[in-house]
Amino acid sequence: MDIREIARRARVSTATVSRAINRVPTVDPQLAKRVWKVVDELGYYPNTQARALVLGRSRIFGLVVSEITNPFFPEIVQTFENLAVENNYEILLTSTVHDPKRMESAVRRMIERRVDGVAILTFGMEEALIEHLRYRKVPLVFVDVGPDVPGVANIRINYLSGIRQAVQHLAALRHTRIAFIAGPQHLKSAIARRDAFKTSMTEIGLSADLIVVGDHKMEGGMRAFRELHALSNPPTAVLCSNDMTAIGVMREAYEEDLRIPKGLSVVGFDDIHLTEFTTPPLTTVQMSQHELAKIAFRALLNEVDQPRSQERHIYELVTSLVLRRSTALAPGDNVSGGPARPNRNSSRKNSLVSR
Amino acid sequence: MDIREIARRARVSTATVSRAINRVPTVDPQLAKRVWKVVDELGYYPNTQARALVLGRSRIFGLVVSEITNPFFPEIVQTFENLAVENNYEILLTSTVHDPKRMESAVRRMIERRVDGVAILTFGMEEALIEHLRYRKVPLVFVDVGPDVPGVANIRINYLSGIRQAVQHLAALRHTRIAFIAGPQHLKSAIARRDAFKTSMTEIGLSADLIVVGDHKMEGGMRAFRELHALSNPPTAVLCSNDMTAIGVMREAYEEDLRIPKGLSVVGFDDIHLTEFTTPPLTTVQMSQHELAKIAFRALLNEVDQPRSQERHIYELVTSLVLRRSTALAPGDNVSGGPARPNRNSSRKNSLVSR
DNA sequence: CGACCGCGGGAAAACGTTTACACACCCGCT
DNA sequence: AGCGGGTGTGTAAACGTTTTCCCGCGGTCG
Repeated sequence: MDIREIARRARVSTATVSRAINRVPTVDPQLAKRVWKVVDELGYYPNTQARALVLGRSRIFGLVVSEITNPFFPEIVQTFENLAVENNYEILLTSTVHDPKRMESAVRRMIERRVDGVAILTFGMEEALIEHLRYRKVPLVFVDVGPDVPGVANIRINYLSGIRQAVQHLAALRHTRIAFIAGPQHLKSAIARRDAFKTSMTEIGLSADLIVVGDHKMEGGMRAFRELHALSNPPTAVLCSNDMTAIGVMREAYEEDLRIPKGLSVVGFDDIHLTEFTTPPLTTVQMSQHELAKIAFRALLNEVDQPRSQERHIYELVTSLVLRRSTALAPGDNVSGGPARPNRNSSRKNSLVSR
Repeated sequence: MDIREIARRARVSTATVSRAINRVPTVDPQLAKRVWKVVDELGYYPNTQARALVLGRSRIFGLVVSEITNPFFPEIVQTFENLAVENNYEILLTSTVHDPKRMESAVRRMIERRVDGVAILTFGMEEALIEHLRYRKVPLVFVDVGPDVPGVANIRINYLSGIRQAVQHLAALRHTRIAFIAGPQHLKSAIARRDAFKTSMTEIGLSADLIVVGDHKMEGGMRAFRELHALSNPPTAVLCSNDMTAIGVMREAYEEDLRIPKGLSVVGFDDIHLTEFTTPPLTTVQMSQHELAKIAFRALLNEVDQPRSQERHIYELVTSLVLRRSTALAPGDNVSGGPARPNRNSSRKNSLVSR
C-alpha cells in the first residue's frame, strides 16, 4: 500500500496526497478530507525510507554511550529518547563497551544510516571515531572531552561548583581530614574532578594530600578505603570521584563496622539512581543526566536547523550537591543541642523512618 | 558520493559495483579489486535507506521495554544491541513509560520505519499495540503475557523452578515461617510468582498464608515488611516478588535494627545488577535478562528468515536461585559446628572480605 | 568450421516518496 | 470579449540502490 494506491482511491494525484499528508496549506480542504479519509480507512503510513531518500534527511540521531548497563547512562538514554519522539526523530543507540572494534562498527552503522547528527556522551577516549565523522561533516556534540575544533558542539561540565559545595559542606561539619578517592587517571573527567577537589580544599586552607586513586567501580572504592582506613590518622570524611566508588566505601566501612554517617561521612559524585537505594542514602554531587541529555539533543537540533558550520558552540552543565544521609558532624566534635546540619535540599522521594 | 560515482571511477557499471560490494561470487576478481580500491579511497558507504527501499527489508528490529531506567532493562537492551550489531541489524528502542500515548506513537514509529520485527519485552498490558502490529503482519515476540495466537512467538517464563529452589533453600535453613511480598496484582507476571510461591510452600507442607502485596518498588517493600514485622509471630524469612522489593525490606530491617542475614533472611527475584551492590549482597532468583534478550532476538531472526506464518512458537526461560549473603539459618535454631549453608554457586565477582 | 552454450557484465526498471515545473481554470480588468 | 495573473492540481524527474533481462564473448562439441 503506497501513496499511489491512496491517490487512486481518492481520485487525485500522488502530488496532492503528499501535499495533503504534509499539511501543505494550499490544498483544497475538500480534497484533503477525501485523502485523509482514504488514509485512515487503509491505515496507511508513509514510508520513512523513501522519504529520507528524497529529502536527504534521515531524522535519525546517533547516540553513543559507554555502556548502558553502567547506571549512569540509562537516564541519559531515556531523556534523549523522549526528546527524540517529541521531535519526530529516531535514535540509533550504540554502547562502545570500551572496545575499539565496537566504536568502528558504530561509526559505520551511523554513516550507513545517514544520521543527521551524533551525540557522544561517553567519558572516554573515543578520539578515533571523531575524525571519521567530522570528515563527513556530521554534526557532532561532545561532552567534556571533545576536541576544540570548529563545527562540533561541546558541553563543558563545571565540576568545581558541585565539588566545592561538597567540600564546604564537610568543612562546615567540622571535618578537616577529608580524603578524595580519584578515578582512573587516563580519563579527563576524573582528572578534572581531582583538580576541583584540590582547588576547593586549598582555597579554604585545608590540605589536599589525602588522595588515593580508585577505578570508578565498587572494588576500587573498597580497596582505596581499606588503604585510607589503615592510616595512622585516617580521614573522617571521604569524597569520591563517582557514586560506585562511594558505594564501595560504604560497603567496606560496613565490613569494618564503621557506621555511616556517625563514624564516617561519605560523599559521591554523579547522582545515579542507585544512590537513593543505599543504606543510608548517599549524599552526592549531582551531575544531572537529564540536563546533559537535554543539552546534547538541543545542540544537535540547532545544528541541523541552521548549520553555522564555522562557529564552535560551547554549552555548560553545572554540578551541585544533593544532601541525603551519608554525612554528619565529624566524630569527636561535640556541639550542644540543635540540629547539626544544614537544611536538606534533597528531594526526599523515599519516605524514610527518621531515626 | 554514490554508487554511480564509484562506477564511473572504476570504469564499470553500477550493477557491477553493487555486485562487488555485496560479494556476489560471479564478478571478475580483477574488476572487484578495482571497485574496492575506489570504494576505500573515497570512503564510500552504501546508503541503507535506498537499499531498504528496494529490498523491502529495513534490517531494523523494534524493541519495546517498560522503562530503561528500571534496572531490569538495561542489560536486556545491551544484549539485544550486541546481537543486532552482530547481525547487521539496527534497533529502534522504545520505552513505553506505561503511557498509552507513548505506546501508540511507538507503534506508529515502528510501522513508518518498516521494522522487520518487534520484541515486546515488557511486563505489562500493552495489549493495545499488539493488534495494530499483528494486522500489519509484523513478526512479533512477546514475553510471558502474549496472546496465544498464531504468528506471534512467545517466551514463557518458568517462575516455579527458581521460586521452588528459593523456598527449599530457606526450608533447608530451618525456616518455617516464610513470608512472600507480592507485586501489583494486575500484572500477570506478579500473579504467576505468587502462585509459584504457594505451590512451592504447600508441596513441602508449609503454609503459604503470610502473603502481603507490595508494588515492585522499594517503598512497597518497606511498607510490606513493616506490616510483617509488626505481627505477633513475624516471619524469619521473606521472599520477594522482585529485587527492588527486597531492597526495601533490607532498608526497613536496617531501620528496625534487624541484622541480615542473622536476624532475617531475604530473597529477591530478577537478579538485577543492583543486588551485587547491596549490603549484604542479595540472594535472589535469577531470571537472566541476557538469556531473555537472546531468545527474543533469535525468535525474531527465525521469523524473518523463514516466515512460517501459521505456526505458533513457544520458547521457555527457566529461573534459578543464586546464593549470595542475605540468607542464613533461622534464628533460634542451633546446629553444632560445620558450615550452615550449602555451597555457594553464585559468581563471586566482588571480592568480599569474609567475616 | 560453424552452431550452441555458459558466463560475466551492462542497461534499465523498480522501490515509495517529494517537488519543480507545467498547465488548466477562474476571475477581474481594460 | 480578450488577456493577464493568481490559484490549485497534475506530470514526471529525482533520490541511491538492487536485480532482471539481455547481449556479447569465448570455448566446446559435432
